[in-house]
Amino acid sequence: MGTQTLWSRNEKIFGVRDPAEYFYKIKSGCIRTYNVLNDGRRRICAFYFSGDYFGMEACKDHGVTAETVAPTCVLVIKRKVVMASVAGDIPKVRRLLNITAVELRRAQNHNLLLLKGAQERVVDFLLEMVSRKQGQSEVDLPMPRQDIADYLGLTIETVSRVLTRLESASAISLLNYRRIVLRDLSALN
Amino acid sequence: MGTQTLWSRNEKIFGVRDPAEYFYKIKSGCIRTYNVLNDGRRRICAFYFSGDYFGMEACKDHGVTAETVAPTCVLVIKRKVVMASVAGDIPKVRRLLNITAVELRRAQNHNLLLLKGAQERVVDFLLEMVSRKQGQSEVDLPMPRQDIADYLGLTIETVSRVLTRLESASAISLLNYRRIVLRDLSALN
DNA sequence: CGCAACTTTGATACAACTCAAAAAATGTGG
DNA sequence: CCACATTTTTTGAGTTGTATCAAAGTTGCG
Repeated sequence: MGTQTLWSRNEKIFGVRDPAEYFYKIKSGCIRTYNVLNDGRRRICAFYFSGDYFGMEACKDHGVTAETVAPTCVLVIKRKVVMASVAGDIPKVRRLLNITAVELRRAQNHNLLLLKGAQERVVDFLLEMVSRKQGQSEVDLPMPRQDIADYLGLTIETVSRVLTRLESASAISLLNYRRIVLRDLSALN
Repeated sequence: MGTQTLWSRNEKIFGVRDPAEYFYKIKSGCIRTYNVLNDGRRRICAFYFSGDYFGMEACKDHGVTAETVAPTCVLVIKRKVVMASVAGDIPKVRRLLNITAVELRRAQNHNLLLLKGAQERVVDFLLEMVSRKQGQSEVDLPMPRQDIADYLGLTIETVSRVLTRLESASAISLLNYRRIVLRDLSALN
C-alpha cells in the first residue's frame, strides 16, 4: 500500500500549513520536522528514522515542515485510502490511533527534556538516538550540530561544549563529528 | 454515550502507567495532567476545560497523571465502546484521529513556549487562557501560581515577578490572585 | 479572629547565551 | 593528489536572565 519516493539531502517533503493528504512512513534515511519562531529561531520538533511514521500532527493542514536530513526513502500513502482501509476493522483503527498516540508521547517526552540542564539534554539525546536506531553503544548521527541544538533548545556552542566535557570525563568518545561511542552510561545519567 | 462523574478539588482521575480503559471529556471544571521528574520537580503537561477531551496520550497505559484543579464534571466513556461505535464510520474515525492530532498540536505548541523568555511564556499563557475559555479580556484562572509555574517551566517567583512587571507596565490588571484583566494586548504581543 | 497556605518581594549565584576567533572538516579545481 | 576556499565545529571571554535562598506580605478558611 502506498508509493515509495526517494529524496536527497535537505529536501522539503511538506511545509507548514500545506493541506495534509498523505500519511508518511520512512523506509530508510532520516527526517526532521520543524517550526520557525517569529524571531527567526528554528525549533526541531522531532527526528524520524526507518520504520517511523510522520505527518500525524496534521489536522486539516500540517503543523510543521518536514525535510530530509540525509538521502531518504519515504512511503507515501493517501489518507483517504488509509481511512477506507481501516473502516470496519477495529484493530486497524486502534493501530492508527496508536501511531498518533506514540507521536503524542514523544512530544510530551521532548517537553520534559526542555526542562532539564544542558548536559542532561545532550545525554538524553544520545541515549534516545542509540535506542531509536537500536544500536548498542555506538551512534552515527546523521544530523549536524545545528540540528541537535535546535532540537534540544540549546546553542551549538553549548552542545559542543557539553560533548567535549563528556569526552574529557571519558563518558563518550568522539570518533569524528558524527560517530560517537557511549562508554560510561552510568556517568551519563 | 458514557457516564457523567463528579469530582471535587485535587482529586486524581488516573495515574501514570494506569491501564487506559476510557476516554474522557470535560463537561465543566478544569483538569491538569502532569509528570513528576526523577529530581522531584513536576511538569504540567496540559490544562483541560469544558468541551476538551483528555487521556488521548495513552497507548496501552497512561503517560501522565490527571487531576482536578477545581470541582469538575467528567464524561467517562469506555474505549471499547468508542471503538465499536466508530468502526465502519469513516467520518467518526477521522474525528477521533483529529482529537488526538489536536492534542499533539497542543503539545508541540507547548514545546515552542518553553524556548521563549519568561515574560513571553507568561503572556502566551494568559492569551491561551482567554482564548481557551472564549473570554474577551478578563480571565479567571482556576489554578494556583505553582501550577502556572510548572506548566511554563518557571519558578513561582519568576511568574509572580513577571505578572507584577506586566501590571506596572499597565499591560494587565490583577483584580485578585485569580482574576486578571488584559489591557494592552499589543504590548503583550 | 487566628492560623495555614499561598503569593510577592529582595539579594545573590550560576548556567547558558552572545560575540569573537581559532581550528578542524569538507568540498573544489588544478 | 594536493592546495585553497568554504562550511562546520570547537574554544574563549564576558554578559544576562532565571533559579535559589530567605523573608515579608496576603488571602481565605475554620
